[in-house]
Amino acid sequence: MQRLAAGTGSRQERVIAEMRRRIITGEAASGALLSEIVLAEEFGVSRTPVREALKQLQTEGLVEIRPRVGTFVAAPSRRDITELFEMKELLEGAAARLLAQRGRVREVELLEENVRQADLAVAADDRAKYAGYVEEFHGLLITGADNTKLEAHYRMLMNQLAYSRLVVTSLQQPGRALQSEREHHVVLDLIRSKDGDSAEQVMREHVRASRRALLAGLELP
Amino acid sequence: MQRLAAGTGSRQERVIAEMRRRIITGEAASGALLSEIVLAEEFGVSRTPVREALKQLQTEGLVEIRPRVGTFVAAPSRRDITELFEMKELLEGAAARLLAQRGRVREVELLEENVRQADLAVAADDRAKYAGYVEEFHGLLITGADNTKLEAHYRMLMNQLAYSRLVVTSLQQPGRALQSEREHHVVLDLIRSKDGDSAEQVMREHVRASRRALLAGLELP
DNA sequence: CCCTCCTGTCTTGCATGCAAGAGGGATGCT
DNA sequence: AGCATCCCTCTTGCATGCAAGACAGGAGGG
Repeated sequence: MQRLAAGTGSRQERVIAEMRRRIITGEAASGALLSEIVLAEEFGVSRTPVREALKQLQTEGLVEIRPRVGTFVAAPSRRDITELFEMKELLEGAAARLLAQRGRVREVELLEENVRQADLAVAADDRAKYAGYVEEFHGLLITGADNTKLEAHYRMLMNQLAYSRLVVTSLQQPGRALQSEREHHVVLDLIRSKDGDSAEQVMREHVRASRRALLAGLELP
Repeated sequence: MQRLAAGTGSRQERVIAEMRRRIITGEAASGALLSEIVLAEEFGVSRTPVREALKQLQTEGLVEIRPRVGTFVAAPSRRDITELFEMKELLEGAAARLLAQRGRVREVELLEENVRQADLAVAADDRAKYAGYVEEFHGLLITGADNTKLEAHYRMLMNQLAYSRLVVTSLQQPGRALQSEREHHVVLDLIRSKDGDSAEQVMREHVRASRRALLAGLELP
């Protein structure tokens, strides 16, 4: 069998990456059946690497394998979502604290540049662009905590939330973008002044606020 | 092929559970090679379920699979250990806060019983017994946070630390048991008085103290 | 003596075939 | 009509065979 396109690593890694992407973006609908054999044919590989890929996605919480029945895209319950936001608050708060403790590192400079650009996007009322900066802001915070375990587990949890898709929704709330950006400024200022305690506290409040904005935007539609 | 002993679930689940146990207890030495074929023969199954089990243990951070080379028991680096303790501090602190917010639930009663019994063990200078109560205390705290994601990720991280084995070591430090138990009392009191902020703060200090006691006990031997 | 290359053997990666459980739909009975 | 039951098909779970990369050790040349 020919080696197609040669996405970087092994066959199963390609399958993992692509399926993860599909689930996170919502291209694979929540609750949908993922048949090993269908995916195998689609990727041009045998069932084995597909199987192992799905198994890994299960431990990442993205799919649910019901033995002898089928593998399905995970459908987070209301409770799951609450828990995930609790974890988000917790981990991002801790990241803010850790970054503040590290002092003036590269990520702080990148955050400064981020809020500068984000300010412009808000002023121009360009929500799509601002959503991108929001994601970058949170990502930089996590990376800046300089703790690989924290980062790995954070990304795993946010994948379960399909968070990237949600950001846009929460910014639909009138005035949320402006408020959000103000909160980013406060957090960054506290980090720069090395006040880890306050940075953590404010970051937590920021996450709670963004969660409220999101849920408000999700209620009716 | 006969069905041996019939550990509850599928073959691979049995392999996962047993290998996880071996790694955590140290029965499988850090860095040791885990050959699929050897394990397969040992468990009386084919390579397939063994393979899938090892793959899952990899995503749990317990083994490292080097492609085309072999699968090895993970050997945490010094940095890994630092990161794991950071996560421990973070997650247990958050658990204390969440439990305090929940008010008077079953886990609080169990914690009260735990410190009562643990006090006796300390008074009798029975360190092995006290170590058991320490594990239970931390476990109850996590369970009491009532957040399944937090619990799952916490257990994953503590498995990487092989924490159960470490508790005993940290209690070797003279006076550590007494001090530790005092700290447990303070945390529990703060939880009972629903002071989440302080409970989190004190719990974090407790984790840091236990980490120091542990590292002090590990330096020389 | 030392360095290089080659080969044999170990490892995992993948393909494939078969078995067994779960579920749905058709069928026959009441 | 309504309901229980049987069977057929779909799914995954597991076993096995082959291929290919990695690494050690020995042979040969400098």
